[in-house]
Amino acid sequence: MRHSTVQTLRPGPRLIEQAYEAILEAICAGRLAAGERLNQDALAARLGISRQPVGQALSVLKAQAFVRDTGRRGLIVAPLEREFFRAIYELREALDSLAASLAAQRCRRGDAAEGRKLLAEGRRAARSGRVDAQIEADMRFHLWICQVAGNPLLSDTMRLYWSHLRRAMSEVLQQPGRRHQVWDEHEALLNGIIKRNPAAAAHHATVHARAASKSIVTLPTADTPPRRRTAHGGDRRRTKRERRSTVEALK
Amino acid sequence: MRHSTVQTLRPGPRLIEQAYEAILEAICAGRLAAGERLNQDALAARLGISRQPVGQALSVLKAQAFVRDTGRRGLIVAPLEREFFRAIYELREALDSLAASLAAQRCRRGDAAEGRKLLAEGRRAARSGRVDAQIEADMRFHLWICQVAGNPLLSDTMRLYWSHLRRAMSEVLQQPGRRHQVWDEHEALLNGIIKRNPAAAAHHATVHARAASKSIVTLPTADTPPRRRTAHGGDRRRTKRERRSTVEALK
DNA sequence: CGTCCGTATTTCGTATGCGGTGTGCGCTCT
DNA sequence: AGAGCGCACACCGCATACGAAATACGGACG
Repeated sequence: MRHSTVQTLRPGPRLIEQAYEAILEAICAGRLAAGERLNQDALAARLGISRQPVGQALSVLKAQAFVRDTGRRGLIVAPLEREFFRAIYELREALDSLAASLAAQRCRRGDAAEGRKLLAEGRRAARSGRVDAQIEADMRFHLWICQVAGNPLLSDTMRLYWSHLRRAMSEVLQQPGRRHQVWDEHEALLNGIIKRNPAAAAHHATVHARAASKSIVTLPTADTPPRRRTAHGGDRRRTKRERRSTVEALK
Repeated sequence: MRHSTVQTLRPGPRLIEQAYEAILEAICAGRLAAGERLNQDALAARLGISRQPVGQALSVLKAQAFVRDTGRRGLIVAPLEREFFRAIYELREALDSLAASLAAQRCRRGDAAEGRKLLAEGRRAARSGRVDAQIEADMRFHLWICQVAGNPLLSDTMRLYWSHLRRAMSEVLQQPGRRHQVWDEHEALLNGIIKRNPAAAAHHATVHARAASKSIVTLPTADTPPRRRTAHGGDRRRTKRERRSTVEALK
């Protein structure tokens, strides 16, 4: 039997992974609001599965700081804290710069075409004005750089960071001027990569990251209200109605 | 009742976290060998708990690339792959440089004292010749920099990377020359931080990371043998005896 | 009427049970 | 005797069950 006759099929997506993706997506898209309580039973019911895989997915999300522990009361969606995003941007500046530099060194012919395509798509998204399309394009452009950079760990790390950033960005009513400026910066960066000029690429990446940082970190909305987690029950319990709506956030 | 009369006590360490720590420690220390199969039942039995918390801990470890999925056959300890460590060092160079730069900007008086203490301890460890003490000191020195840098995300990220590095390092029979050179480099880096010279600190960090990279990535032992994962059962099943020893690795 | 306490409810963490899937071994047929 | 097949075991993912802990509510007492 020839080897290539049939391709080996991967063991199906487990419930844990599906639950992970579903919950993460809901958090990033803002359908699960920051600070909102996550009820395992409710989530499980909504997903049509038992608590077990949900709990495992939440364990992972906790380790990745998307959800946070609140004593024994379970988990909440991690609040949007300015300090945290500042930290992300600090790292992003270094990592994007690294990614750009590496990508410039390792860029192949086919990569350049893909990059130009992503740039064009980004321009289109910017013109469309649809915020989520812009974020999507932005993210794909940057992850493409990581991919070209050829460092899987870098890709994974940045993917996580972008998931965090999405949460804050969806609140950004992109300033109309900045909107297109982003893609001008991207273009400069892309050119540096395609021309295989690591220093230039890294420089543009740094500039871009710093500019992006400003437009988010200075936002007044970037901090969720303190949400007292007092010793003796500050939060009032959610009603049935509210819990229902929580759960519907999973699309 | 005054607030400060008694401090609020944190909910005890859950079994999940204990299991996570125990397994991670065993992997990093090499007591669980690369490529070794992880049997949930055996691990649970060894830890004196049920499979449930073990499974959750493994989920997290999988997300952090310490263990790896092998189809439906369960999990194995992630192999030591040269490519992976190259990737880590590529990131580490950027992140250590960032950390050094930030630390130089934010270093306080008390921090300097702590840094010097860690340096002294490192020198002592180098003289002692004990490999694990050296790794420990090395790690603590670098994590101290991250802490001074004041970016929690950076600290967390580096802590993870160091856990990975420990695995490879314990195989490094530190070249006697390099042993003390490491701490010369650390000293230069520390001086840059204490003198609040970000550029110098970053430079020394980069140099140091690059040197450290060489001493690991060039190691012949840095790659575990391919370990065929063929379609039709390459690995033979473990015997009772072997499983027993696996489990004993948890100290 | 406010406050304190006891009790009910919620919800998580952990344990156990069940079914499916893959693996290995032994038997049989050629 | 070698190869193929089937059966039994091992192991994991998921579901369910159980106990503990903490909150919230309602009643009693000051």
